[in-house]
Amino acid sequence: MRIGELSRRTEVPTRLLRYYEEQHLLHPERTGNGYRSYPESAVAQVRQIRGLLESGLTTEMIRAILPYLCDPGRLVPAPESVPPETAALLEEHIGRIEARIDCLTRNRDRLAAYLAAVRPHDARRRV
Amino acid sequence: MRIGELSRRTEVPTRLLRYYEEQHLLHPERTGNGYRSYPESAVAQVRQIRGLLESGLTTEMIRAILPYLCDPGRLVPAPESVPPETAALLEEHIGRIEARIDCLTRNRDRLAAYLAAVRPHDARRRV
DNA sequence: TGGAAGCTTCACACCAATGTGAGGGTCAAG
DNA sequence: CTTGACCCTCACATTGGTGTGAAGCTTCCA
Repeated sequence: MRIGELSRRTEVPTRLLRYYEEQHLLHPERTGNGYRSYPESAVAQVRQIRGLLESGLTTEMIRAILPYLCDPGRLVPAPESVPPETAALLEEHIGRIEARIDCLTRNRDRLAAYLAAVRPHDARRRV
Repeated sequence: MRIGELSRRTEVPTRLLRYYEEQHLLHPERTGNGYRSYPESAVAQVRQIRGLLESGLTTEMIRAILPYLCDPGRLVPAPESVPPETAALLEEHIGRIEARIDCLTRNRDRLAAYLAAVRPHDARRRV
């Protein structure tokens, strides 16, 4: 599929699809006329990338781990081929993500508690 | 305390402490000579800010919710003085935080699952 | 055959969060 | 009185992820 369709299906602007390619996160082929040609799997791939970016990984880190997460479920490179440093990196990042989750959860709870204190009537009044 | 000490205790460069002030996240007083003067509580405050920033909130959002997180336990703005629009806004922010928690959780699960698949031997082998 | 839609590259611009450094004031200790 | 550590403001630079637009080619369809 070409870049426009991929963009529509993933809701990611073409600009970013090209940027991800520049960052070596995507590797579309080229047709005779120079157009990018993406396989079907690119849709999932792009969603994966977006999710990771939104959870705070940099393109650099994503580049490091992406080859090992290609399609969810299937382990594309044999597990034993994953260099231990990459696994360590991954573990570290999981730790960071968990710290963030904790931080956000803590603060969400506080805000929720505050909100509940401010309007304890909502349950009954339901305006 | 002055900015240098706060910086040392929080490990946040002075540049950023000034930046946070510019963003209205911190409100140090000034001594006669123009130096910033922070209360003891600023240490916790700065840590709070860092945590939220690292979790992906913008200074703008932090500015919005920070007043309601000041010291946990005490309700800083009196509940009865909170106009309903503010409460609604707060609720929106809570929603955004939750969306972010979900995003992070999803990705953590994916990464963790992958990591587990890659090295299921760690428990036994413990190299 | 011509025009619209889609593709290409290139390049400048933006934003938030930071780094860095110049130029200068304050203050305590030697 | 000077030195060194600390503070001030101002301002330009950088980084990563994006937005946007120009200039030009390709493909498709009327």
